[in-house]
Amino acid sequence: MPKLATIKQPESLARMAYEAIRQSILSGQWQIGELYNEKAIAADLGISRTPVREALLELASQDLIIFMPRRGLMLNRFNLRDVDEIFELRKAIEQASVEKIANTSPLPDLLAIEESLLEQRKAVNQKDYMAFIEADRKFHTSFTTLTNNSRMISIVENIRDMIQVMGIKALSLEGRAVKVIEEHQAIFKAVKEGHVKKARNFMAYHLDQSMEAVKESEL
Amino acid sequence: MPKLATIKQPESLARMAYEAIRQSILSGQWQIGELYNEKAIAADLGISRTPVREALLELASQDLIIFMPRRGLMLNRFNLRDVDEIFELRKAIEQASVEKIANTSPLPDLLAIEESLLEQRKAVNQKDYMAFIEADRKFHTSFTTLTNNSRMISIVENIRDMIQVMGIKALSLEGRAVKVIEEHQAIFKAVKEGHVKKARNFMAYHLDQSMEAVKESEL
DNA sequence: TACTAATATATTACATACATAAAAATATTG
DNA sequence: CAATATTTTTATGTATGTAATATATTAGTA
Repeated sequence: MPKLATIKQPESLARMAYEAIRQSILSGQWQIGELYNEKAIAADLGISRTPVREALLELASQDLIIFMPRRGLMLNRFNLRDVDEIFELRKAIEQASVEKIANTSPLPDLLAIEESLLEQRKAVNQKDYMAFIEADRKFHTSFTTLTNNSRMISIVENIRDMIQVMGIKALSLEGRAVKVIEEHQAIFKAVKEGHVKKARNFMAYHLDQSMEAVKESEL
Repeated sequence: MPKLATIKQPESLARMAYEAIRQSILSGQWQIGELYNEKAIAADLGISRTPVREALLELASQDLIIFMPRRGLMLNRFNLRDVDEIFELRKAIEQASVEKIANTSPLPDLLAIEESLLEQRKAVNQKDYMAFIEADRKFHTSFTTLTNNSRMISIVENIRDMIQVMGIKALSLEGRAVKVIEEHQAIFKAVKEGHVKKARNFMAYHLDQSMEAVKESEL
């Protein structure tokens, strides 16, 4: 019998193409509504179409792009229902995360979260909204990371990607950032003090508010 | 600007290959620990390696198989940690589902669930364990389906697939089936009567028990 | 001009070819 | 014979070729 599984080497061209394309999408280089094609991307990356296609298939399975048969590819255009679905899923997982963390995590583990709160405040003071988005992402992924559940981590990462594709603006609406920090603070406090029910409720409230912000900013 | 997205046509060879391979895995035709290869599968399906590879990449992204670089493919071998992760995720989503259903669904919508309960009893009486597994799957997916959340549905479907790959046996352990039905009954009753908290708790209990059954039967 | 039919173009979806790495088989050497 | 080096085999990972199809363009006609 063969021995233990090795993972598909991360230095494969397909993997590299995936990372490169994902980054170019997340950094806002892809225009919504615009058609793209495998050949141009492959030429751009200096590789053949095959690994590019594999990367695109993965991005499509993550709902970031969609294949238009015989036409090309485009960024996924999320509608109101998509937003509802995505935030409902997000709520289920992030509530479960804070519940678990509030129950089990020792204080030192919560340092990364407290750190991200500082970064959020600093970013708002300096009006550096890219930094704010990053710190916000760190706040949320810190909880998931503490669950030590790789599947939940991946899903939350993917959700963040989708929200970023929906439009970075929503997260950085002037007035919203300040409220976000207050909401985060409430969640963090409840978790730190082990108040499970409160932590769940604050997270629910926060995600509901965020969803509204997304819906208002676009769509 | 291009018009609305069409979805990658489901009659593509890659799609067909995906369905065919997934079915052959779920029906127990793949041996755990055995190496498979793209060429043989392609020959078997009478198509080229390309669409087969795309199908396999999707199955790998769903954690059903793993690529062993330059060696071939095998069924994923789940360990205890995987089981913990999968059931934790499953609990988060299925609890959220019953919560939503208990809050919002009108009685007629619950018919599919009640129906599956009947099928479960019938299957146990007839000692038809394949039928039982099917009815069990229907019970759980009915809740997710009622959420109308395509993302949560996909995740739960994928989780069922993974559990099936872990070994069909766990679900059909002689004594377990009877208890499963009791647990299902308790969940259903709570949902029907709109007892949100109870529904969540019964679902949690049921999934914990199921996880133990899986762990005991293998690994 | 407005509308339809024919043709051209672009791009995939799939097939095939090739290069390379890992394993297995074989040969070689002390 | 045991251990190591070499060759062969096998399967992937990547590149390239090809036919089909969705759309755009052009030509033709009332």
